[in-house]
Amino acid sequence: MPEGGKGRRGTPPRAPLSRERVIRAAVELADQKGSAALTMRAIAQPLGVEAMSLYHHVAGREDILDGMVDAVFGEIELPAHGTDWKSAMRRRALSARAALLRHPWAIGLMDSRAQPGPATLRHHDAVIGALRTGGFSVPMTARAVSLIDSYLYGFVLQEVGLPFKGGAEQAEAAGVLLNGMPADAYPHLAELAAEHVLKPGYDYADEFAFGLALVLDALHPDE
Amino acid sequence: MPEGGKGRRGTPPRAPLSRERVIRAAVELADQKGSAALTMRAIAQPLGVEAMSLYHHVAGREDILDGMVDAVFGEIELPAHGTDWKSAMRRRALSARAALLRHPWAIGLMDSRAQPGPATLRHHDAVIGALRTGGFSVPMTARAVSLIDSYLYGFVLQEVGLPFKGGAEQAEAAGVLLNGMPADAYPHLAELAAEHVLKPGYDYADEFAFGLALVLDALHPDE
DNA sequence: CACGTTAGCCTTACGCTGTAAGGCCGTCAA
DNA sequence: TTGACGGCCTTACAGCGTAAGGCTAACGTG
Repeated sequence: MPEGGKGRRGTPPRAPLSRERVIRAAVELADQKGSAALTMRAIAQPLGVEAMSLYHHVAGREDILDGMVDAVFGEIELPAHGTDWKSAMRRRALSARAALLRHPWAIGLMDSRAQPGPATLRHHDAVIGALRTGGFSVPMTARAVSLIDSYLYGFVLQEVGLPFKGGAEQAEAAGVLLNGMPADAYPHLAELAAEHVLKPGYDYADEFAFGLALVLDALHPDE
Repeated sequence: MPEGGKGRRGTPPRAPLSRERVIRAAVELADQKGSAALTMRAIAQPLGVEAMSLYHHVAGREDILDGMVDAVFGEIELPAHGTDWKSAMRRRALSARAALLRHPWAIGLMDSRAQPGPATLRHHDAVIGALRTGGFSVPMTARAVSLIDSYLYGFVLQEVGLPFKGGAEQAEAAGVLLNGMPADAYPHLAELAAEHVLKPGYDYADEFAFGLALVLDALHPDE
């Protein structure tokens, strides 16, 4: 019954596994089936391999999750040298949000991953470097990074938690939610929904640019 | 062997379960042992009950997690009527951060919980109400809530993800991390660590007030 | 009193999970 | 030819969430 074990008896060699290939397979699986589907057996199957074989290339499930988060950081565009710090930060934030939305499971993994990988470290180093080059002092850089990243991660955290994707689906979901409520139990929430969020053109994603611009305009180099 | 089933044969009646008691037990368990310890069997044990008995009061594990998140929202101080919107938002943000740090598992649950509970809805309604009363238009309120909450959740997300609690432990952990690195692979990160984060008086938690003040000062009523 | 109903808890069982331990095969070095 | 080794597989185990159904004690009603 190990029909997938064709590489063993008939000797048609199979591309050997590697930590990279395992993590890439896990990322693809999570993208398609969600992070709940990330079992060792499910990760192994598309690789044509049994679950236990993964342990020859990764330390365990936690190690795979670490690698997945690092892979997402690797997709984020690093702040470019030579441009002003504000444009660089904006581009980086937009790129980061795009990566986190491409892999919606990533933000949920971030709070449980303590050891940052090389792509993550390179990413943070580049962000810090862009601010330092832009004239920020060391303490002010720490504040700026904390502020920008907090906003970025928090926004995406809320965004992926929403039970809809935007547009009509959004209006429908919010409408259903409000209909199930006591008529005026949450009047301000109801007002906001009826007069703004449920209106045709509204998309929560647009709020990101507003907050980002506000944050970046409020930050300045020097002390 | 069902020694815990003493309420059945000897008839010393036992306080009956309820959704509230189940969720409270789950919160206490998560506070003490972490969210990974949240198994149905482990939640049931301190209640003197078997795992399956929980299903008479909650719909399943997911329902318990929903209730836990709502319970945390219930601990957050609502913005007071009568004070200016900025003070109200500051107090609310500080209270929310405190609640999320008292229950570090909560932020990690937020991205997977779609259906908000009553305490959560009441909370959001009060926040929106405070801003509306403070003179914010409906669209501006939506932006302000998004911005403040994004910063709040994002900051806490990073804070609980840190592998230390602040103070000496912080310096030690960061030092270990940097020592394991190629000497100058991440020069800006190293500079920030050496000259700022590793210095005695530094505590990442202090950055929260800076960002919060900056965000609140950059927001204004009206369009 | 006796009765049927019901609430509340328990038992058993199933298909999952991550992973420890060890086996087997094909290739390569000597 | 022999031995070692890398790479994958098999088996097994404890623990998971929960479906299905059973038991007991208490209650409403005659």
